[in-house]
Amino acid sequence: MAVASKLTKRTRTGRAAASGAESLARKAYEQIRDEILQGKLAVGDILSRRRLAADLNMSFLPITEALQRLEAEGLVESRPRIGTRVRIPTKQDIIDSFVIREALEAQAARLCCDKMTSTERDQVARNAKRLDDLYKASASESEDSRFLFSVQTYHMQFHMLIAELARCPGLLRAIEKEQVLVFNWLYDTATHRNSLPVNFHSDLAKALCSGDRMKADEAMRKHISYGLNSVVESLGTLELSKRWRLTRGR
Amino acid sequence: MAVASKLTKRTRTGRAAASGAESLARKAYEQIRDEILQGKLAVGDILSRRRLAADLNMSFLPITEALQRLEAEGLVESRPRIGTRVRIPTKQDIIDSFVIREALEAQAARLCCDKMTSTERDQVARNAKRLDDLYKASASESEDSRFLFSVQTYHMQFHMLIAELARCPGLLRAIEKEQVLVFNWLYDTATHRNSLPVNFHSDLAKALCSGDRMKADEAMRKHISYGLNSVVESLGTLELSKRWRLTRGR
DNA sequence: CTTTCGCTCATGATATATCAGAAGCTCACC
DNA sequence: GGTGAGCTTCTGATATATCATGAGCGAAAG
Repeated sequence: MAVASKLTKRTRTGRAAASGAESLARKAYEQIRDEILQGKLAVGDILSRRRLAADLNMSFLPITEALQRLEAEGLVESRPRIGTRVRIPTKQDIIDSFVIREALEAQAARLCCDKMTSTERDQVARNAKRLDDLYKASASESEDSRFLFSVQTYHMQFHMLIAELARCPGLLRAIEKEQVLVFNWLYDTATHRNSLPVNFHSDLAKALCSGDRMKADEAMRKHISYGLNSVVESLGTLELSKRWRLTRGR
Repeated sequence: MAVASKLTKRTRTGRAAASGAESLARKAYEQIRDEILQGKLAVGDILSRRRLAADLNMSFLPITEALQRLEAEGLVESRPRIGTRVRIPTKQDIIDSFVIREALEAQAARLCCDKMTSTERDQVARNAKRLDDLYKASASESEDSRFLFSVQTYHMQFHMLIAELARCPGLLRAIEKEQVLVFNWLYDTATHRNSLPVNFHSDLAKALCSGDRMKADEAMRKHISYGLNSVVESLGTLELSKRWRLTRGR
């Protein structure tokens, strides 16, 4: 038996096993998270642990763990013995999120301004240019939602690139978390955002590469604040109800 | 020990009474968290879910939930089917934590600089003065650890006051989380920190009340960075091992 | 004496079962 | 017709049971 188990053991490398065989809870977490981020689960949708368990072919204990994690991250909210749903953010929540993003990303701007190599400066400048081109295209062309989605994703990756170049793993993780939050909340409203100033990202890149960390900090703050303003406006029309309605059937 | 806990086991009906009772998981979370923060559980200590369940008179499912939450917050770390222990931070972890604190608290400094009323300015100035006095006293007087602990707690409250005056709930929560992290990691090393510059906190308070948000930002960054430097030094001598040793007996 | 292999046992992960609370529906009652 | 007490059925919370895994110890081989 011991021999058999050794034989069936996956490639001695050990680390490889981790990526292949994840825990059920982790699988559930990633699945649900992705569905929320992709909009398959809309803001306010009810998440029944039992139904999810049935759908994903597991008991609802891993589901519970996944939902707890999502709740800690702010993507869902749950009330004891009542239910769990995709979180409906308050206006204040969104403002707060932008305040935190501004703080973290301005810090990242300072750090990467200090630490970037010349190769990396080029990379940032190039990505910024491409991003500006994409936005210009999205303003003039058709309203293809898949295209807008990919632009949005690309924009997020641009911010993550800057965070990465700060060479501070913890900061990167923190920024990623806030980015995900905002991305989820604003995905639909962001698709019809008004057009951005010309060279919006290229100017930011220039400040980041200027070598003056104060300038980098301030440029990043402007960049983020601009997003906040345009979002708060579109949010005014949304008028979300916060009542817990369980819509029994389905 | 285990015997005693069995003898004190409650009757079946002894579960939490209807009103005003928290969930078991939350109770477990707070209990364990407090024990870590108070140093009853040292860095690296093993946390057995079953033993904790026996000690706290509950099944180990609430314990599991509590530990998951603590893990998400970075206070403990666990490896699948091996064990859970109080987290041993890397040097990099600590540096990252300070980078994030600097970002968040500098943001708080800006905001409270803009928003404080004159009453609140007085309050900040007063607390800063008292804090400076306490540190002066702790430098000259005996090394009573309880006294040092209370100074440390007071210092934390000072920072939380500033965060609160920023009037941004999300930012307050984020700062609180990072504060707790650092407090846990550094509690013991912080007790024998070298003395601070004179008027360390009063100068900070003056900048915060100056009405110039840039000055406030920079003053806060200096304040936090100073802590980082003194901590990295004392950490060099600590040399923590990251091996997972489970010490079967006990 | 050192090294290696295999057994044992404690661990966290998961499944199943049961409990208490709350939302919504039904229908008698005003 | 409107209303509310009570039942039904969902929810999450918790308890108990079982499983695969890996650490650590000891015996056997060098």
